[in-house]
Amino acid sequence: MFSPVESRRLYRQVADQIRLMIASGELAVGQRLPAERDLAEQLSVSRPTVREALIVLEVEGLVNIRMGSGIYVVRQHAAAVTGAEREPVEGPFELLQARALIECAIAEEAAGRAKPDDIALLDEALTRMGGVVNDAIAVLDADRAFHTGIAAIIGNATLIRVTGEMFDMRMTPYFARLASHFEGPTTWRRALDEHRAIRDAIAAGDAAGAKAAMRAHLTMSQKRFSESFGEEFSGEEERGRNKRPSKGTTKT
Amino acid sequence: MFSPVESRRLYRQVADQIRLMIASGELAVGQRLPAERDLAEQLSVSRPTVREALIVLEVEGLVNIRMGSGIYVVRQHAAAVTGAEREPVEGPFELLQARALIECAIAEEAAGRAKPDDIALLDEALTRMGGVVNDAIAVLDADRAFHTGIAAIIGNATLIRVTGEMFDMRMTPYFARLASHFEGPTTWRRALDEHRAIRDAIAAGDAAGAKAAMRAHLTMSQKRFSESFGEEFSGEEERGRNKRPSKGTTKT
DNA sequence: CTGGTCAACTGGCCTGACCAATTAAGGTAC
DNA sequence: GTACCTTAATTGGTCAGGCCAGTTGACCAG
Repeated sequence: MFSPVESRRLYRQVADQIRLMIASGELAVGQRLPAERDLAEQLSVSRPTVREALIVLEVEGLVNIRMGSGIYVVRQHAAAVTGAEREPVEGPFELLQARALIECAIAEEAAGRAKPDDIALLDEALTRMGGVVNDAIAVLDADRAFHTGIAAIIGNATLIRVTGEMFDMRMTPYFARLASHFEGPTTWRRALDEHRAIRDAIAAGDAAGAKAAMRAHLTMSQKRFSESFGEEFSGEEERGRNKRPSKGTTKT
Repeated sequence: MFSPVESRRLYRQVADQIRLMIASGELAVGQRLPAERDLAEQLSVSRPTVREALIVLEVEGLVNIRMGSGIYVVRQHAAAVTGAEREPVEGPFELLQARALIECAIAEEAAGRAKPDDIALLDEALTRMGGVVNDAIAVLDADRAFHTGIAAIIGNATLIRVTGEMFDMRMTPYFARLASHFEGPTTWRRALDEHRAIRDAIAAGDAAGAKAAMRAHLTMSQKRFSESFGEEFSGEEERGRNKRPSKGTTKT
């Protein structure tokens, strides 16, 4: 609560600055950036630092680095404020609401297309999940496999990716710490039952039923979430700052 | 077709290798990686290369770098195969199919919630779009604003972000080159008409109509896309490799 | 047992250098 | 004059070695 201190690493500051110049249009899309050596001089930092900043921007998809040629602006929308940078992200409830909307539509569509092989894949995830409700990490993995498995029925890689990405957002430090309070064998078993209902509706080709079951599942998930520690949200301010990660605390 | 050669940049190969070790569980979540100097020695590369690879993984959110302490595995799912790395990504048709599914659901939901202010925002995007159909960049921006604007009606930041991200995927070099073949004032005007239909349905609170209009829009978009150069897909093999970008070709 | 000091790591950053890919200018053969 | 080849300048990719600053845990004084 005292001093933010923060002292961001230099290459991140450089990345931020260049990103800003791109966003403001000062560096137009398609334009070539100054050479690394020039950038280093203009910014008064060393070339390795500039390189590291540019790699950040490249991973974010903002620039395209071409050996021997130069560095080009690809697009200006930050779009994917990716990875670690996405810490100040939407809250858990917002995420669950979004998942409800999207995954319901996916479940609805999947119900009309599911083939025996697809159902077998879902079943595999379900049995696996049932066997590891006591393993916090493994059960999450099975949970994820089930949700992406439904998207896989449609056979669209983008849908699989988006579903997985939204699921993984619960892995952020902030979310993870909250989750540890209410996730346990009991709640996982309840979630598993809801999964089974979804699976059955899809297997039966019942689109409306699958949609409803998915909605019920995510609504219940949200409810479990809020009931267990709704009060924590009032005193929450320092979000994902998990200092002193208290390593040995697995399960108590 | 000859030699893959590939010659991927070294730091990417290193990043891939470490990512693999994380995905396979060889490096468990929470575990500390060897020091940069040790990694460099084990991998027979220099420390700057290792650093660049680690920065990639940090931006992707897989590891957490803590100064003076070490590098820790945060999660194992690649999740966001972000930015430039997503080049070998889903194809345009797959993307449009995913957008249809998701944005239809969003439009449907938005129709039931839209307030006058929201409609005004959409109208702003529409008029702006109408005024810049000749500016390839500006019109894209207005297009984007319309689609994210619909998501904004629901008031869920995650939905806005996901919608924007999927839209931005057309900015990848591969997609952009294809798009330049068929995007023009004429097609943009048609897209604008379809936008208006969506806007009207939402403004009228017609959920089913909004869903249908959105589906029609994205289906037409897909059709425009395939008709203009469907044949290109047969001879397409080298995807986003855009050699010789033919800089001056804007509009012809 | 508490508190402070100190030394050993570890990441952050820098200098300077060389290699490889790209690109364009210039030269040569036709 | 044109087409092709050669060549040199430019630019990113990688390396080596070094110093600084933050972190951590062991050790020691109180």
